[in-house]
Amino acid sequence: MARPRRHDPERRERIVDAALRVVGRAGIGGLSHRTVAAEADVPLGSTTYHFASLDELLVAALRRANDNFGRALRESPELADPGHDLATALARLTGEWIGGERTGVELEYELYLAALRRPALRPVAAEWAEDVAACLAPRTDPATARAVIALLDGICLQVLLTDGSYDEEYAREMLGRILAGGSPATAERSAEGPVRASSETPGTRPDT
Amino acid sequence: MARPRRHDPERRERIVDAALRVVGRAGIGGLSHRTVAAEADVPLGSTTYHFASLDELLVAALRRANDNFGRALRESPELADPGHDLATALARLTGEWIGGERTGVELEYELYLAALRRPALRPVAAEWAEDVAACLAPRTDPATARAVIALLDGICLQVLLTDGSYDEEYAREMLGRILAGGSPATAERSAEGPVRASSETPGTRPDT
Amino acid sequence: MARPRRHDPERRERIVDAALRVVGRAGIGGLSHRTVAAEADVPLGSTTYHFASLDELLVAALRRANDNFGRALRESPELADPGHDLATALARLTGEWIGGERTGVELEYELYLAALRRPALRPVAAEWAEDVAACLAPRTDPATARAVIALLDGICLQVLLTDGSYDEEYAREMLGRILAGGSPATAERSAEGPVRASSETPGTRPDT
Amino acid sequence: MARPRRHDPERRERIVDAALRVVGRAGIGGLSHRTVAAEADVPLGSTTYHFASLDELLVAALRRANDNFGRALRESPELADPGHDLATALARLTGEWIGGERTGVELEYELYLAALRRPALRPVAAEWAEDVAACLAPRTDPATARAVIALLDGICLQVLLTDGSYDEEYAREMLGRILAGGSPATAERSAEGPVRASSETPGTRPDT
DNA sequence: AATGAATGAGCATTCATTCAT
DNA sequence: TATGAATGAATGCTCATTCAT
Repeated sequence: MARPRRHDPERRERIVDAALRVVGRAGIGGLSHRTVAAEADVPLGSTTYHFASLDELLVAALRRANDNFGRALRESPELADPGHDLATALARLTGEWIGGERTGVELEYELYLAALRRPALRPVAAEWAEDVAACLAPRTDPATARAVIALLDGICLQVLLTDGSYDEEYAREMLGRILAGGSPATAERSAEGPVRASSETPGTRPDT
Repeated sequence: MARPRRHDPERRERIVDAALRVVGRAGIGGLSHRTVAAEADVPLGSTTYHFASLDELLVAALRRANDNFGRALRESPELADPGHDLATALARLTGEWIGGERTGVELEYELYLAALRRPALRPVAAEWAEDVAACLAPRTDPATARAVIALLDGICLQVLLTDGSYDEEYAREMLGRILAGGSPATAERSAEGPVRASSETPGTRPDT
Repeated sequence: MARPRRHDPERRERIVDAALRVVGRAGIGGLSHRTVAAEADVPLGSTTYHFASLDELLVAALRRANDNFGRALRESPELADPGHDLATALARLTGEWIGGERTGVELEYELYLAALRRPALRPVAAEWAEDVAACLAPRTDPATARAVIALLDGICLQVLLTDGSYDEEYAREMLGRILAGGSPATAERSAEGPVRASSETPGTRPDT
Repeated sequence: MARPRRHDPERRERIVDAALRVVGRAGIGGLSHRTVAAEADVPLGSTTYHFASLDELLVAALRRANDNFGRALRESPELADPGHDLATALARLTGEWIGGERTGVELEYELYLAALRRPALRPVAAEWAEDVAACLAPRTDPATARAVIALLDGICLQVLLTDGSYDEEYAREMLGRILAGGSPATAERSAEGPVRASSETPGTRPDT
């Protein structure tokens, strides 16, 4: 009578959604079984039933949040098109993403960075990095792809951590330097021409 | 008689030290007036007296933690010596730092990344970035310096967040690509030669 | 397919076994439908189905645990043999039992002592006392047998409750004093001789 | 206005009293910060402030409960008077104590027995045993004193655990057997005369 | 200036139990 | 007959903060 009880098959998903909203609004520190239960309008016990620990809930949330930037990349036509300059496309996409509402960006980074202290999140963070790298795979070598991600992370964090603003042209230039040193995985002939002709260590090992 | 009360001028410092130990051990989430009071072996009231809020304490802690990597950079002879390759030196210094005990590295990054959600920490984070950039100033242009920092942050985070290992050669290569595109502030002629000399400082400082 | 469902006639027994392991590991306080279900690797609902209340499960567990010391007594050849000194045999058997792994001993005593607050367990506890008394019946009178049990309980508890160690010689001496005062049910003539033969069975069974 | 706040110096004692009432009424299982706070009519936080953990509260409660039987022994004139038979006096005192309201007796034993699983309580339990032994010290040797306590514990537990009734004469007889074997610490000449003339191991070592 | 005592809110988690199947 | 899902109550405990010295 009071609540639409029992048999709510999407309950789990709604809890994850609520968790994302809570983290977006109040940070990971604001995430608790109680806050998420209130946000999702489900009984407290329901959150602990579906996610035995907060870490488990965070893993699910991070996995869901991951998709956002990744999807943007995957769905970008210019990123896949060898006719477009990769650095330019990446710089623009990142600008669009980071220029959106700050909460969303903060949310994703906060979840991602939480892996620093929560080993449970690390596999998911690694997954994310691999996914993004996979988007870049058709256009450059793996090591360069990883460096591109690292640089983008670093640039975005500088913006977010120092209250700075995103400078698309600066990002384009620096991405270009990284990419120019890589070996194009497929024929990538654009205005730039073959620069730094792959002579020295094109694709180094990013990790063991 | 029981405690060496009153007039303990270094108490503030001891509290900050204790806070760093607490964060190093238990993360920012583990930092509370109580835990830090216990760690510093001072009365609970003393911590709230010297630091009205936890943010205030975090600012002091971040400021103290900042020094570590910065000092390593400042004191490195090869970094200042134009005769040494900058990318190599940076890659090696970073490797030494990150190869030390994980807690120390985690501690510094955790405090630094906390600025994402705590505006009070952002000026300190910005300060840190500027300090490191200043170390690089004699050897490259400001935009490149910032990109170097961004890349290093990104690389380190990839290691820390995905349980990966640091690959010095990979770091050297990618730092080299960024640096090669910059305009050497002083004569810096090494084996690389002037690559993509065109756009020296296309888009500079993205913040403040 | 997932689980070997339905028709598992030994399930009840397996749940009792699991309950004993749980109590041994975490104490009665650690016993819950959940913990025992996890330990027995059966569905949660299965435990509530077979044992409507935890008390019911405890009764079954206590009944099973009872057997251990009792069996040791029953199977001891020297206990039954009038040629062996009873006090010596009992002291040795007790030493062997208490000298085993502490968890097992704790487990039995914990279940036994739980009867203090759980009337449901009291008949089982009484049964146990009678069983042990029955082992002693051929060699002494009932009141003495009960006193022997009481003394043994008291001695064991002193060891367990005060982190002391079991002193077999002390136990033998005190058991000897109790037994010497009893009337030998069968001819049991040893060095002691008939001491204080006056009151054979002054005050007998204090219960049921 | 709502509550007579602040500055309640006997607060700690009142909480211990309340804890004893709670354990007496509902058993140790019924003891929680909440129940004791309600019983003592103090804020919940007050209980955790004064007793950081439940174990700490239990230690305080056991220490307080200890006094009861011990005091009865200490204050008994006949126990101290060599003219009275020790076994008779002990049996009578125990009868009085156990014949009182069952809750009180259960309470003390429950706290005492809790030491089985709570190491924190063991030193207090040991203390209690020593205190009682000290009461007996003037009239018998230490080992015998310990055995007397063990026997009394065992007898009482048999009564409590099996829903039996206390048989004073039976207790007197068995205590007498133990005591008769001991060496009177002081001249103790009563009706019994020197029985089992102290030939064999009068005072053995009860523990290390 | 400094601090011990105190407190209500909140935390993650476990639980016995109920219910629909 | 058995069981997974669900839930409200309760648990021990930590906390920032307040207040009276």
